[in-house]
Amino acid sequence: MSTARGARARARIEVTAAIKDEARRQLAEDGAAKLSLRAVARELGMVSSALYRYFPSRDDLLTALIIDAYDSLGETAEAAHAEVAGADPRERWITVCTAVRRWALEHPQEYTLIYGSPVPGYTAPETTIPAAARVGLLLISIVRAAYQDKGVARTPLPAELKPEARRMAAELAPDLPPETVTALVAAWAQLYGLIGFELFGQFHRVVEDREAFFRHAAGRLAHEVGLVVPPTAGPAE
Amino acid sequence: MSTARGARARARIEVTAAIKDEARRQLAEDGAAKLSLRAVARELGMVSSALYRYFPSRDDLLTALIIDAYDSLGETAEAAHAEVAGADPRERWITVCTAVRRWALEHPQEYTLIYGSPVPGYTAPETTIPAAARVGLLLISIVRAAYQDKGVARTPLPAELKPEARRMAAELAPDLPPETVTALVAAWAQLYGLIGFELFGQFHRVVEDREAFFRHAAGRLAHEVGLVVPPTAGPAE
DNA sequence: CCAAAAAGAGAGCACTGCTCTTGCATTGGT
DNA sequence: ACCAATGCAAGAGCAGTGCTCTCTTTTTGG
Repeated sequence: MSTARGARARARIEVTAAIKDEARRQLAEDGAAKLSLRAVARELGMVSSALYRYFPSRDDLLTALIIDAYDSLGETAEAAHAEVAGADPRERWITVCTAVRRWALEHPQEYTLIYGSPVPGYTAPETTIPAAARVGLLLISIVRAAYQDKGVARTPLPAELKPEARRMAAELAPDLPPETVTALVAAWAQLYGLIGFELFGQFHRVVEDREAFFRHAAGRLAHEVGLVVPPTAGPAE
Repeated sequence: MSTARGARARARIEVTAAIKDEARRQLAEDGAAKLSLRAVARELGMVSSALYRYFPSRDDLLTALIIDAYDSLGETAEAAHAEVAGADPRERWITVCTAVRRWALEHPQEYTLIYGSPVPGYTAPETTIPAAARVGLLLISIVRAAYQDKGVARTPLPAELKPEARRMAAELAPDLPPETVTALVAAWAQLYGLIGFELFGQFHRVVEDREAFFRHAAGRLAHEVGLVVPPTAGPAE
């Protein structure tokens, strides 16, 4: 009873899923800008106006795809993290960063949809916020574990930034030092700078071995948030 | 004679400029996606087909705007740098980064055009490359000056990245150490991560005092490329 | 069993990029 | 000074878009 009130309700779920699937297919192929409601409807053998019974507008369809993309990325990152749960924090940080990068390279259009430039006139509804936060929360949890275990290195903040740093810490992770939270937010943005530049072709003829480059850069970000390299490995930094 | 072969040639230059101006206006207002050739033509009092005499396609118009945007950004960055020519490298680095950020905030749509997600199906022609490189070259020149003066701090590279680092150095700045060039490329991408996150609303309800946050982050990037804080200022890092 | 709600179909509006043809104005060579 | 060649603007037209409205059919729940 609670799962489906009848054939009609079930059909609605199926059609909604079919629309999203076809839309995702077209998105992956031609990008968000060329995603066409009419084309989706055509491919599904329905008339375009019928599609509006399921998604009131093109933007609503895009919003649904955005949430799914955030979830897919979050799930991928969390799965990658679970596989190295025993490793040291620095290794786990790099693993998650690498998983995000790989997901981005495998789903360029979906990545563009969520971390690329927003479609003008379109503002993501509040609904997307929890899904969007997943990777960020995962990165925070890694640093938190390191902090509670052996502590993290801290970079002193300039006086002018201290109030803001305290504010951010209170909002995002009250149990972590403001220096750490500040570095975390910066590293979070910088991570997406690295991925975006690679994905959007800015590294064309600049970086060739992008895998190695990224691993190193992610390691530097780990260093920046205070995750020290484990004492058993290599020379001190 | 060389400036204009006649009234017709002059008129062509003027109309071309008028089209670009109006297009830039519409771009700033509604974003690249909604830039419409027909709307531009309408606003200029000409019929849409006439506009195709000046720009063979919408993409060509966008390309022209992209080159102009790169030039505008490059000029802004260079002007800001010229004003602090006497300062220490770290200060000059931060100044240029801040100038790029300010330009981005003042020209969000133009920034999106050049550093946002690319329009699918559109590949920037080779023509844009020199204009695109200006800010990068400026950042390199700052680090080069510091290197030739008092030297820069170097972060050791993992063995797997050394060949690629040497390659990048040979390509971008043969006179600089591979460690420095690698850090420079990463910092370059990360800078645009910071700006993009702020511009595209990812810092919404996360970072409030964005000016102070950015200044600090840019300082950390300077540190990362090896620009040390001058000995006269503050406690050691 | 039957009114109400949901869903599909089709026509239509206003818009887009782009092409093609037609007529007019300017140009440069003879 | 003329005249063919070129440049340019205008208009019609094509195929596509998001979206709305109306009409008909199907399913639902009281």
